[in-house]
Amino acid sequence: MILIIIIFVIVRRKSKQREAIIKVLRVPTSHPSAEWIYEQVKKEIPGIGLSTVNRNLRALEKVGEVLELHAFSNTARFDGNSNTHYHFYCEGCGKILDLDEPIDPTIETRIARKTGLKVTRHHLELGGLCLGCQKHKLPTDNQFER
Amino acid sequence: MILIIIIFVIVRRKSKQREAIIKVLRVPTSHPSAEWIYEQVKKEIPGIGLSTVNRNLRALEKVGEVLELHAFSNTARFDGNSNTHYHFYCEGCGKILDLDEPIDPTIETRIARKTGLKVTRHHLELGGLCLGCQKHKLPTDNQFER
DNA sequence: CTATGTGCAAAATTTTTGCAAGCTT
DNA sequence: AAGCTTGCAAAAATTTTGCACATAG
Repeated sequence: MILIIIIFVIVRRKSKQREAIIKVLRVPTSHPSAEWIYEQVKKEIPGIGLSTVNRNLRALEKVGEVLELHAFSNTARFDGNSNTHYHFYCEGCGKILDLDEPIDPTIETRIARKTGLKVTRHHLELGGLCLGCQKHKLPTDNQFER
Repeated sequence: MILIIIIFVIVRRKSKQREAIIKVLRVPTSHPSAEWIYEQVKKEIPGIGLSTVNRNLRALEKVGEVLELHAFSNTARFDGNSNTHYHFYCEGCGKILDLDEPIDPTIETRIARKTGLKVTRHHLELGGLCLGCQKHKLPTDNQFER
């Protein structure tokens, strides 16, 4: 409840479209794509556009009300080092840094034992601002180096 | 060296294109996009096509020689629960499950102190096969539920 | 009334696919 | 020779944007 109030303090106005989208997002254990949310909301508001869904998701994500999973950007990024290691993503400039944090080798088997899932990989991702972007306050330009 | 041999055991043939792509991927601390790799490789093989780069990245990723970062699929997925919690992605059917693994509240500050980075979020992602997909061996159809 | 939000259509991005030609073994 | 692999072009798939109209406060 408090959360919902906070949303509307930041995302200024309420619209039935936005409310319907949030309602879908509140379905527990749902991890939908924009398209899926769109399909659900259309049952309630047939005329809604997919771009409205996308716009609201971006807005809600920006105020931290929704997590966008597994997406540094909407471009795939690759790493030639396929050993498990952890990453830091700078939200300012898009740089990805390797962390030399020691990996926890027990986590995969521990969760596998607990849940029955077959776990074949794991990945820890931190997000924030790199040294350069903290200093300049404005994002540095570099996109893909380092 | 052994790794490279293994690649070619699985990705059958060698081509100068593939070798050039792998060479770019081997640049330490580089986390490039397909486009960036393409630009680099073009310096060596001007006629290469972007689709060749993409095809090779998929192939290398499939044999585990390259990590694709932060990408369950190439569609954005959202989570209405923005509290830090961890996820399991089933590579068979695309389901995403919440894990109730306790989060480590010290990790952000620990890494921030060690590196000077400003860390504002972290996310742990496990990958593997869900119960259904283990049983059927073939992926279940469901894409976005649960 | 005014600033936001919406729908629609077009544009932009990114990734995948079909196919003929070229290489690797 | 056989069959992977490539380049090119077209198609798909996804997300973003411009603009006129609608609506919340």
